[in-house]
Amino acid sequence: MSVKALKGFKDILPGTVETWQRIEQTARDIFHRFGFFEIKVPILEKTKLFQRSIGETTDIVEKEMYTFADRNGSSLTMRPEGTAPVLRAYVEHALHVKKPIQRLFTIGPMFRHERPQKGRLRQFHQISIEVLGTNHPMVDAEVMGMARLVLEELGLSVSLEINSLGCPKCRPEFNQALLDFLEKKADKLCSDCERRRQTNPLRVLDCKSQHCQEQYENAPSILDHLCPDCVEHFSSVKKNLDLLNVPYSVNSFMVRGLDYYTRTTFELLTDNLGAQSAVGAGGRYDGLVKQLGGPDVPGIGFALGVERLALLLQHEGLSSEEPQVDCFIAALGDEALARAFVMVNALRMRGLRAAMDHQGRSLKNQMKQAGRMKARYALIIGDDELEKGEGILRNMENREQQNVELGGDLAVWSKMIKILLV
RNA sequence: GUGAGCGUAGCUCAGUUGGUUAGAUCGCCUGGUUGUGGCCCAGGAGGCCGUGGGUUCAAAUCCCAUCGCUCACCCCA
Repeated sequence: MSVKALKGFKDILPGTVETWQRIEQTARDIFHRFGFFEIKVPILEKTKLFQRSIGETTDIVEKEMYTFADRNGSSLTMRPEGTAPVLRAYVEHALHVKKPIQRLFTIGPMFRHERPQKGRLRQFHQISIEVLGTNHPMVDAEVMGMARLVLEELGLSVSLEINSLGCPKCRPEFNQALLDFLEKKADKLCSDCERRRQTNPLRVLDCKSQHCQEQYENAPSILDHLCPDCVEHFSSVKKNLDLLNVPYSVNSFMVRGLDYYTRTTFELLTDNLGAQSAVGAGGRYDGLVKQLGGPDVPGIGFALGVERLALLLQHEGLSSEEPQVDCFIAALGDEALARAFVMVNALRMRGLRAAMDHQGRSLKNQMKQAGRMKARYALIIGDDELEKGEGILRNMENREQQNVELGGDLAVWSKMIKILLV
């Protein structure tokens, strides 16, 4: 049996890579417009970084991380998300000193040991952004609008759901109110919710069971328990979304799987991905930088799932795949082949995409290859052409042919070809 | 971790009351055109029918085990 890729680890093959490139290019372009700069951070970090940021009792840290001992015994973890490493770099290099407000984005693989399914892999890729140094509600709205714009420019439509999770002042009070409420319902809940009631009470509100949802109709809402500051912040976020004409709906049941979130949280949802509805999600994390040993500055960020975006584009028939060749040189005979060899090279050095055959195929088959590669032009050279010093340049689209000088100086010649092909 | 479905050519899939040499489409290669692609026609290559065991005169087909993939739960991008 030959060796195969690991479960949940996928090869991105030619034909699909083009879609990925379009996704990344679109995101980069938009982020630049919004004043973001790219940062690249390591895939491996000390395990402690994620324990501190994501939260010791979250599912991610408890059972999904690729954690192992380094050769010297220290515990390392392959990053399960992007925010912690970026913040670590921000703190380590004191980026807040260089510029009080940092707008950063990064693109790369993440690793979580989950059971793979549609839109979920063990190695998956995120495009993520962070804004550090401001808690201005305009930034929240700006960032959500930017996420939406990426999807829009890709040709995708999604819905935006937002919520506020409060802050360390108001959340404990809500937590208690929720616990009290759930206690009364204790015997009416499904086994999942009963378990969640113990481990992560917020999660029960997200339960998919119809029966449970009925129980939660009168559950306390986080939005009714926000402190005045958080109320003000949230309503300002909504107002600013309106100013930008960004459509959204409030979902007070929305929760996040990472402990560090505060105040604004949001998800970009689709119903075309099977069980995975979120193509992007994020929120505010005002205490996290300080928690990681940095200055006490607020932050907000989001991540887009590249695989999920690619699936959506494929689903919408928007995937792009178009390898092209500008000029295919079909040669017959050894002398012509050698000539073609240097001509192809000359064209490539002048910025054209050129190709030729190396299998010793017949002219017919070489033309077939050219057609298959979607070559725009084919240049035919054989003994006759060499003798006359003229090749036949065929427009593959309209079949028109013209004779072209094969010339002596290849630089001049390829420049001439380049002009002909435009 | 739990549950369900599926493993036959590079891809998508036919093929069971068990019965000769396992098929099709697309793709790939060659030819029809001594030197011109797409359409058409002809030919060809490519399979331990996931793996191991069992039942049988006979297994892609029935049984058991195992591995793999997929989807869903949980959780998440």
